Amino acid sequence: MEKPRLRFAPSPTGYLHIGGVRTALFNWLWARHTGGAFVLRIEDTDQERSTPESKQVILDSLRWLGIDWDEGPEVGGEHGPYEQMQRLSLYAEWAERLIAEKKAYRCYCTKAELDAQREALKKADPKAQFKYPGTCRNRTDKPDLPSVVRFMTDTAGEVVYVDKVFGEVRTPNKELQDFVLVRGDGVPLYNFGAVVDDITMGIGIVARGRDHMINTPPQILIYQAFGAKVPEFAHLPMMLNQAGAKLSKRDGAVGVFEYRDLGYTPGAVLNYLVRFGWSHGDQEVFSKQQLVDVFNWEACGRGDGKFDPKKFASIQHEHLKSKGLTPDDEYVTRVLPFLAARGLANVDRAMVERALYTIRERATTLVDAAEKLDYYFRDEPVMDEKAAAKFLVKEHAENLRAFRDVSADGEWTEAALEARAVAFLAAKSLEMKHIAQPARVALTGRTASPSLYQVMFVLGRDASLARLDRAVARAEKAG
RNA sequence: GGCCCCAUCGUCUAGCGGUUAGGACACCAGCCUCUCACGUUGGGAACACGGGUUCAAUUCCCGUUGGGGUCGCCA
Repeated sequence: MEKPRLRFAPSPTGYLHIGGVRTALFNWLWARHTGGAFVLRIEDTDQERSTPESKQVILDSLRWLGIDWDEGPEVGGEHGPYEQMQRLSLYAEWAERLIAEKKAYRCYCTKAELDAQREALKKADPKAQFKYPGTCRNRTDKPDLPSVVRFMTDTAGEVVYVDKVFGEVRTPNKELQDFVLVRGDGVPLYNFGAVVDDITMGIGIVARGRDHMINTPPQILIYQAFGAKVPEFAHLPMMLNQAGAKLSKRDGAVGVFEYRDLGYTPGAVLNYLVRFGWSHGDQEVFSKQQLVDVFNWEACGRGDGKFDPKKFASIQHEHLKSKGLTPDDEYVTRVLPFLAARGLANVDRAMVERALYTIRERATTLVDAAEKLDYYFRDEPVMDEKAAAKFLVKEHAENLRAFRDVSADGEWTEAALEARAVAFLAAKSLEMKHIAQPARVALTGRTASPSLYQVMFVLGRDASLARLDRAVARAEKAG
């Protein structure tokens, strides 16, 4: 079987939306699964909205996610250029071919005229559908006026294709019209540019959001007009917000980098997004490599899905919990910037790595992780005064001092610390709960933390004893 | 409104004619426990409705309802 070539073709009109990531991901997964190629193409023909900054954000977002492209901007390839505004002459040439073969024609109707016709029809019959009436279809003159190129759509027949996700889709040609291929200024419209590029770039499978389904029939007509092989199409169900509408900025974070800044990791983002419209039995958690291994179109569903931040967070939690999904080294690298954001720059990498196992099961995001790592990296923990007022008080001072002394008296390992504490408690007929919270507040400045022995071990003897000493002093002074 | 698509717990989903309709998130209760988590046990929670087809429909067909998409010289 021929290795399939797939593509992701975003328009650089803003940040990379997570819906776009899902589309990119499915294409990328299939390319990697099959050993095919993944092409990135920038569709910048909307000159009003496209910006170089957006293009850069999209490239950076994909790189952050680990979705790499075999051909495209900044990596090149034999089918380039990969930005549509650099391919204008190609579109002009291909459009002329269609005109010469009477499969397309120049239309001199102005936008104003068309708008007026649309308005008039709407007034006469609000329910009617405006379609270009074919005014310029048979014009033979060539006035020196601005013109667009329109496709000459045969009103007979129907377009049929078998979607890899939705199955057979049929559209009668009479539902279509003489749509515009190329603007007056020579810049192609989406349907034309995409098809010409997909043909010349050898794209064999086009996977995109279901909102593009409406474009497929006219695109197939263009393929046929060129005598080109029609690719396979796979439309993906929509990702909606919790209200069931299209996901937008109003629904909270939708840009990839917003999630990066929220402390999400690429693997978790991809894991959450892949479950929109795709499943693998009961499995919820996947590594990127597993996804590449098991992804297929057959397991794609058709129903739209609603974005669930809670589930997303839980997937992120799973990824941070598992060393297999987020190895220590990667975890440290990723959490460092978040520690820096808390004023903890230049912390010891090895120390972070040592502390990791104490928070693995507790941290949901990297922001969360940095927060939970905080007290390991300060001379004195940031004290929760409410907690201090409750636990660092006279009534606990004696036990706290005793706990400090017994801890100090021997080997500084988790097991040894625990053994001495247990023996001490037994001798005093005390229970751990009598000293745990004061000690916790002393060591961490807060009422919730990993096991005291773990904290003390990671902190080390000197820092731990210093904190306990200070707490004892404070407790004795307090009421 | 025309055209297109969709329809299993609140959410993501498994199911591909015969199941006590499964899992995950979220929620509730218990256990574990030095706190927080983790883990674990259990619980509530779904086949939109109506017709067919069939010995048998969540599953196949049709309709209804509901939802979504799209109707540009945007992509």
